[in-house]
Amino acid sequence: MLIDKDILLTWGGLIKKYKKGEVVFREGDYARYYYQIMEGKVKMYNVSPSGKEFIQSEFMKGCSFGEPPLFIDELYPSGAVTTEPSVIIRLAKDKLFEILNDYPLYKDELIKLLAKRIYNKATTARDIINNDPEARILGFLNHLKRNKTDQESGMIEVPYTRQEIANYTGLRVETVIRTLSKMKKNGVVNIEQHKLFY
Amino acid sequence: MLIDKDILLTWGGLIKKYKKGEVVFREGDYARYYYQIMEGKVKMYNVSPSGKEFIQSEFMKGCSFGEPPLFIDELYPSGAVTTEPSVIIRLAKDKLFEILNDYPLYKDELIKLLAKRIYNKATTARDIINNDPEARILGFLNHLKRNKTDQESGMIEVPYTRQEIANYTGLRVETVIRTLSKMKKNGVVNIEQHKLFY
DNA sequence: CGGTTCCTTGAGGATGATCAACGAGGGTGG
DNA sequence: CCACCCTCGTTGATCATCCTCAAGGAACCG
Repeated sequence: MLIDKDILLTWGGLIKKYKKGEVVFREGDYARYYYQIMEGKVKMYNVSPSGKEFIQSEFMKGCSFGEPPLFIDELYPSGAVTTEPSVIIRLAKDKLFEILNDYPLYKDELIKLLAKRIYNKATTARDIINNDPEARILGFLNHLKRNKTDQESGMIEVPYTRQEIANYTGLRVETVIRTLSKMKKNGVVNIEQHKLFY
Repeated sequence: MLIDKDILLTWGGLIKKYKKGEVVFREGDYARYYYQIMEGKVKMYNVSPSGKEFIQSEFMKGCSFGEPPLFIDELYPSGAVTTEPSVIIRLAKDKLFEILNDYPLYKDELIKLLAKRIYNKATTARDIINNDPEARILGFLNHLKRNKTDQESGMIEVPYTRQEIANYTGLRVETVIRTLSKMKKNGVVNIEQHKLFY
């Protein structure tokens, strides 16, 4: 959780419910608001001219998203939609700046948050440039495990569809499927009844 | 320029000269220092197992670089080398935090800087996922033009070798060359005596 | 059950990577 | 001033592989 809910509400934050798959903002929109997820899940993504989707990142309960353009007066480089029924609190940009100035500790939080985002984007870019599909998928899977709160020793079930993995890695579904079964053969992942374990 | 030189020196900043091509830090190093360029140019990059280089970003005179891992206690996801003879001032991580607390205005600067980095990484990721080489190269060229201080109306000469463009876009030199000559045929770039204009 | 979403497989084609060779330019030292 | 070298640019032929298109099967849910 980045900013306290009550503070957001005091400064005029607005709570809104979203169905699954609703648009929060679109690529190219001007950035007016700060968004923080109270419940649900949001993905930021791009669609290429040829219709291929690329998922930039995904945000869960308690996370804020779409802040960078607020600070540099830019248009959103990606769109955002809910991937689950969600409750999101939204606050005007200027009010956010007031909160940051009144509670400077939040600035430290924000710096850490942005630093982590850059770090993640750098590593995923590194993994993707590698044209090798297996390396891309491994990059995605390792990223998942790193962000698991419960550091289970063994394998975890990967809660993503093949299509989603494709959209994260910039590959096609069929390539993901074929690469995964090769990886299973080599013992790096496990697949049981279509469920993927890593 | 992010932090004033005299402040950095007062807090124990150390000035060091680098030849062209010297390593500042390596991928996987633990992040101990804040770096700011007084003179010269630095690139951050990764090398894939197959030996292909990918340039994550490039930093000029007056810029700091490699900060994110400082704030989240992570190893460097990329290495940094000078691409010109350079003078770089370096400051221990803890001292940087002290400066940020003593001069909170720098925190605002830092937030903007990190926001801009995320924005750039998001747009380049978007451009690269598009497997189309022309789209990738256009993404790179547009990025260049956006960051030009002098907004010349006409074409600018692109100050990068074909190999560098390849390393920025994740393509191979030959592909860059062939794609560029196709783009010249279509009038989107110009090439004169091997010099590239956009 | 019936529908929807997801997974899987095969065949074929497109295209970027690879490998090899050569050309062009610029700088340096004799 | 020339010869050499080194970096950069260029081209062609071939290959590997991911994408594309098409079809069908499996799981899940109301």
